[in-house]
Amino acid sequence: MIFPVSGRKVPILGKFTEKKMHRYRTHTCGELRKEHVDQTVKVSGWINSVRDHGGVIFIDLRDHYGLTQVVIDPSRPFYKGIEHWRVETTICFTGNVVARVPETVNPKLATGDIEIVADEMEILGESNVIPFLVAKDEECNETLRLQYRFLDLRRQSLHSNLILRSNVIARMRELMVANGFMEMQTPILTSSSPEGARDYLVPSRVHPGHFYALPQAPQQFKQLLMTSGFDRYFQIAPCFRDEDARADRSPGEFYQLDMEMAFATQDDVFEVNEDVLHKLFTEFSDKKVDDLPFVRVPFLEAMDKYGTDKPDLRNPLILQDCSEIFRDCGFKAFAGVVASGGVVKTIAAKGCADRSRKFFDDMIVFAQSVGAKGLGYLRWIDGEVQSPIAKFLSEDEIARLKELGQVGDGDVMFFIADKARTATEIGAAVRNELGVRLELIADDVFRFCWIVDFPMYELDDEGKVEFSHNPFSMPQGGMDDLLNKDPLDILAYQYDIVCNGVELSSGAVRNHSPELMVKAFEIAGYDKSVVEAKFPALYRAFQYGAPPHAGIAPGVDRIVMLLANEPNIREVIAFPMNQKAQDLLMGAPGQVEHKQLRELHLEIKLPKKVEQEMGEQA
RNA sequence: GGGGGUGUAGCUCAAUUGGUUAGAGCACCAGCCUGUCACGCUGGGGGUUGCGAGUUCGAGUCUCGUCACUCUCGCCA
Repeated sequence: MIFPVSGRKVPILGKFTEKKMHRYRTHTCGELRKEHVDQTVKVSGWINSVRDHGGVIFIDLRDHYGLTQVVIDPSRPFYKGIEHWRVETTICFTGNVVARVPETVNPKLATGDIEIVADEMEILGESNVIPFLVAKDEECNETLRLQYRFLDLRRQSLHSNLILRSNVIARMRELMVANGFMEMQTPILTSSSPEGARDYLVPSRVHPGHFYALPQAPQQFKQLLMTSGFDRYFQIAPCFRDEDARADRSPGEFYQLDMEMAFATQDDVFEVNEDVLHKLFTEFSDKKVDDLPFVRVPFLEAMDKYGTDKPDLRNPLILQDCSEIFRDCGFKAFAGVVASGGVVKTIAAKGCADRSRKFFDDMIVFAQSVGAKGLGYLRWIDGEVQSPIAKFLSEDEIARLKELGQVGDGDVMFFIADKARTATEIGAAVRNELGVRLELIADDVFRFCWIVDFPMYELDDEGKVEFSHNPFSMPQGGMDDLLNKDPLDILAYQYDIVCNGVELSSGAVRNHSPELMVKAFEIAGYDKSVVEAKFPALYRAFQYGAPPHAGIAPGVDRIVMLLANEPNIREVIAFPMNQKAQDLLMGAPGQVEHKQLRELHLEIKLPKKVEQEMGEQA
């Protein structure tokens, strides 16, 4: 579309240049300028707006490329030819391009120097009264938008988001090819993967009782391509996962810039991705992008300082541990937590001591809403420490806190006391909330970081050792670590790339050794037969000379979402599903004919509740 | 499955402490208007306040249930 969107560079539009007299158009609605004056032209598009002066009628005609004003004089035969000049009707005009007199030039339009005086008119497709305004990007009921997605997509905001998406993907391909990658396709109908999210299943007609699964990612295929000697693979890969929606997670399907590199180290993967991401974010946004190389933060440090493995580095606040200072203090609530093995985390926030009582009360309410028992704080005002808990603390304890937080007059320290894991989670949430409420988060920058050195294993709820990420990752110390280290201390060559607190992707150096694979699974409680049964292709392929390889798969939708400055991923997807994974336009998922079920050897057994409801309807 | 928010005209929203016939802008319909560009002016139609109960003399407003949308926890190798 023609309109610049603030905070984003104007997308580059494709060129349409048809100059011969054509059935529908000689020019687009974004194309005509002063140099076209006196030419006879034909344009087609949608009626964006109508200004009927009783005599002369002005119509703004809109297409993909822009807006052009068409003038209809009362003397024209078609002046009264149609009953309504209804917006969103598609229509074709033939006429002369004339220069507008200086007073009537419209500087807001690229075509504002000229207008077309219509000689002929043809209605191409009449529009009913539209359910919401297309010409105006105002908030609108989400259900309605999804039901009339074809109209929603005509609107400036969505339309330009999808142009941006197309341009970003085109550039991705260029950059990947320039980095020596080749694009390949992998199957959509494949086998169910044993771990990960829930699969979408497709029943087989030929093999009763057997199912295909849609790939959650082309993970195993790309590793197989590495063993097949393709050196650098990429794909704009559709991924299907049956998981519940979030603002940054569309249900059902999404796209990854999937890539894998043979004979590659972690640093090789970082180098390629830094090149691609830095160029994409620099070229498609006006925001400042971190210089290369991006910061690398070990997982444990990230958890320690930010309480999360996807920190928003725009937020300058950090968590600090101050358990020892409170261990023997007079504030029994905190001392008690430390005595029972918990921790006290603090966040030092500068310059907010003069905030209102309501600010601090609201922060406590927020902390409680994310599971905190409370939120302590100390305020330094006019050389005094003010706080409900100050009277329980000695001067020495307060001095040590002041030293830890590097705070002084006008500053505040917040405290969260809980079991380590809970305090970390709450700390992360409080850190974010403080960042927002204190307006510490710059909105004109993209801050990237790599999170590295993820643990290979973690304990599940029942205290059993399990893979903490994917089982294909290479343990950092190889067989030596697997044999000799406490599993929970083993690190993996596993990494995430994070931008402004959004996890763009996980990746890893893969475990390409059958022996290491068997041992790694053994530690997680699976014997060799499980590896053979669950990953037959990879396990077999790795017996025949597998190259060391590594990869990653940044989320395309999330990248575009960040570039488009959209808070919701639906705004960068042409036909998204709603939160309940329904396509309201196409009516998916839907019921199918009995014949289809019979062919697939399927019978439907509904949950009791659904069965009752359907009975009531019938 | 759990928690929060929202639900009033086709759309976006308003409606004081529970109190008259639920209003406005846009859209729609009719009329007027020859230089507007979100044209303007006059008039009109359009509402089971998501749905169902309850409290009350009286409910858009309070309570409970339910449905829808959304954010979120769980889930997401």
